[in-house]
Order: sequence, then C-alpha cells, then structure tokens
Amino acid sequence: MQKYNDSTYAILGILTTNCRSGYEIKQFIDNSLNHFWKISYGQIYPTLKRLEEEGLATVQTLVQEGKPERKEYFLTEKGKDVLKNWLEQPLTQLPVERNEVLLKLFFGRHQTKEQSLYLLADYKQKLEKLYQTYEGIEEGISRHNTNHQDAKYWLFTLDYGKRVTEAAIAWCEATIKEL
Amino acid sequence: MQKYNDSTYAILGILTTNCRSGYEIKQFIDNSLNHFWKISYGQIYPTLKRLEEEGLATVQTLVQEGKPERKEYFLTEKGKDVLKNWLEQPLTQLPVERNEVLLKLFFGRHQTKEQSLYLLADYKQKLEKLYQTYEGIEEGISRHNTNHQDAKYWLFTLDYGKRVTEAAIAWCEATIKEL
DNA sequence: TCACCTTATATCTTTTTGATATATATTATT
DNA sequence: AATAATATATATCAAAAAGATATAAGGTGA
Repeated sequence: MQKYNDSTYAILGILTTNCRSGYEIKQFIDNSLNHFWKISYGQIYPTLKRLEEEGLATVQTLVQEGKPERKEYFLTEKGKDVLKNWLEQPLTQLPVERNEVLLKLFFGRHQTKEQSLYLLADYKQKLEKLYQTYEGIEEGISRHNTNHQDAKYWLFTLDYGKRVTEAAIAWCEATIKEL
Repeated sequence: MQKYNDSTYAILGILTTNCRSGYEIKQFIDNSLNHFWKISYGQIYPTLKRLEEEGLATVQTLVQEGKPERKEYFLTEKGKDVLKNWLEQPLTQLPVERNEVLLKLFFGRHQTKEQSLYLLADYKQKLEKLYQTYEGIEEGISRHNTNHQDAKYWLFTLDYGKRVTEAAIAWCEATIKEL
C-alpha cells in the first residue's frame, strides 16, 4: 500500500467531518487541530489533488457566483480504509517540539541575568494566555457540542494542552527562582 | 541588519563551544539540543556557508589523510554580536508541537476503544523511556560537567523536558481511566 | 576475508512553510 | 458617497527544512 505522511491522514480524518473544500479544511485545522498539528494551504491543496488521483477521494467542482469556484472532496471507501488502517498503527515517533525559549536559555551564559529573567517572565505570561485560550475552547465544546460524536476526543486533546502548558508555567516559576 | 532564522542562531551559539565542523555541530545538536531543537545536515552545511559569506564566521580547510577534508568554522566579532543581539530579543512565537498521538486520538471515534487504549499505553511507555533518558543525561552533566560554564543552563532545559514529559505521562494515565 | 557496521563529511530530493495572488464582500473612515 | 481597510474564499509559488542518499575510510565479527 502507498505511504502517506501524517498530514495526509489528518486531512483524511477531517474529510469524515463535514469539511469538504481546501478552505474549509484549513478553517477546521486552525480551530481544532492547531495546538498539536498545524497545516498550511501549501500542503492541503496538493494533498487533496493527490487523494483524488489515487482514488481516496472524489471531487465535485461547484461554480459559485461572486466567489471563486469551489472543489468539494468526498472520501471513497478506499480512503476510509486507508484512514482506519493508519489509526490502527502505533505511533512511529515521539512528538517534536521546537522551543525558542529553551534555545536562548541554553546559551544563557552569553546573556545577563536580567535578560534571562525577562525571557522567562515573558514566556510565562504567553503560556498563561495560551492556557486561558484552551479553557475557552474547552468551555465552548462543553457548552455547544456535548452530544457531538467527536466531542469526547476533542476534550482529551485539550486536556493534554492544558496539562503540558501548566507544567511549562511551573517550570518558568522554578527556573526564575533558581536563576 | 540581515535576518536569520533560529537554527542559524543555534549554530552561532554552538560555535561558541568548541564544535567547529558541520559534523561536530551535528553531534552536539543530537546530544544536547535534540529535545527542543533538531537540525539536519541539510540545514547545517548551507548555513555554515552563509555564515562565512556574510562575515559571521571564518573557515579553515584541513586536509586529513584517510578522511574527507574538514572545514573548521570560527566566529568573528560580527558573528558574536549577531548572536548577542538575538539573545536579547524576546521570543516571537510559542513553541510548536506536532503530536501524532493526539492526532490519532482526535479521530478516536473511528477506532475501537481497545485501539485507543493501546495507543495511549504505548505512548505512555515511550514517554517513560524518554523521561529516563533525560534523567540519564542530567546525571551525566551533574557528574562530569558541574563546573562547565554552560552546565547550569543545560540543566534548566533538561528540567523543562522532564516536567513536560511528566505532565504528558499523567495525561495518559488520566485519559486511559476516562476512556 | 568478506560482509557488515560505524564514523566523518556532504549533497540532493521531497515536504512543509510562509508569502503572495485574485476576486468579491463587508465594514469602517473621511 | 467615496475610499480605505478588513474579511472571506480560493489557490499557487518560492524558500526553508527535513529526510534520504552518497562517498570514503576504519573497525569488527564469523
């Protein structure tokens, strides 16, 4: 069987919700997947094209008045199978993080203490804001989508974001003290 | 002043330690930066070339017998300035994570409960192994490099890794229970 | 001694990102 | 009312980064 990258599977998964066009998929990603999987248009459009070429999805082109034309994609049985199959595989690699703060702190010897402290305080503040964002989304889901079939799983991923962010905030505090 | 990306600054920083060639830099990254900043050869070599072209570093080519020739890079004053200047700037973006497990769990509705449980158990196990790796590196630094000027900062970044990993492990446990 | 693995160095291809393009609709400002 | 700015909707393209492959030598085990 052909091999696809994880972003392709993410798009397959999103097509099981009612997002059909590249634009809609991008919206969905930005709203729901953003904290653990970002995808740009430059990936989405070529991927959709490939899905169609390889029979994992079908397209329908809609000519809309006043708007650019819109291509709607629908999963085929084969597409659903490929998604299911991927879901069954255990993960191949641990998550990768790129952390600019750690990178700067790593070379902290070339900074003054004040600079390092400022760096950490600023980071902490941004993390706290992020945490609040998570809480907001969580509340939104709990309020409006409680009976959505996917809601349960969405909340799990948010909980992950909250816990990890919380740990990072605690690290900031501890490191500020130790500096 | 020219703009550079963060990997360039990472390489500038590494050149302040005694790593001089592309190969050595890669080793250093894999050993010390890996958990928050991965860089491939495909970035390192072009970056070194550019550093030289723009006067941030100088090169010396050594012909070695029995081995490919080796280019050694040395930071110039300008290079040191550019690094210092970057260290002073606050962070521009929060760290980005790509988490395959969350991606799969997000589409958990298409899985059986057993599959999700297995996914989480497997993830948890990998995280625990990672945690142990951090502890190992931490011990190594504490034992051999306590008086290295950079050691303190290296330990901070490791502490971050440990705390965040710990939080992720706790999330696995909680989610397994809730499923 | 041959096959395989590791070290050391570097390049090339594919993926991904980030920026730009186009066209219309809507809202805000002078 | 005219103009400007912003948002929606769609898509492509150039540049950066990751991952795979290349080369050359040395070491190791059967």
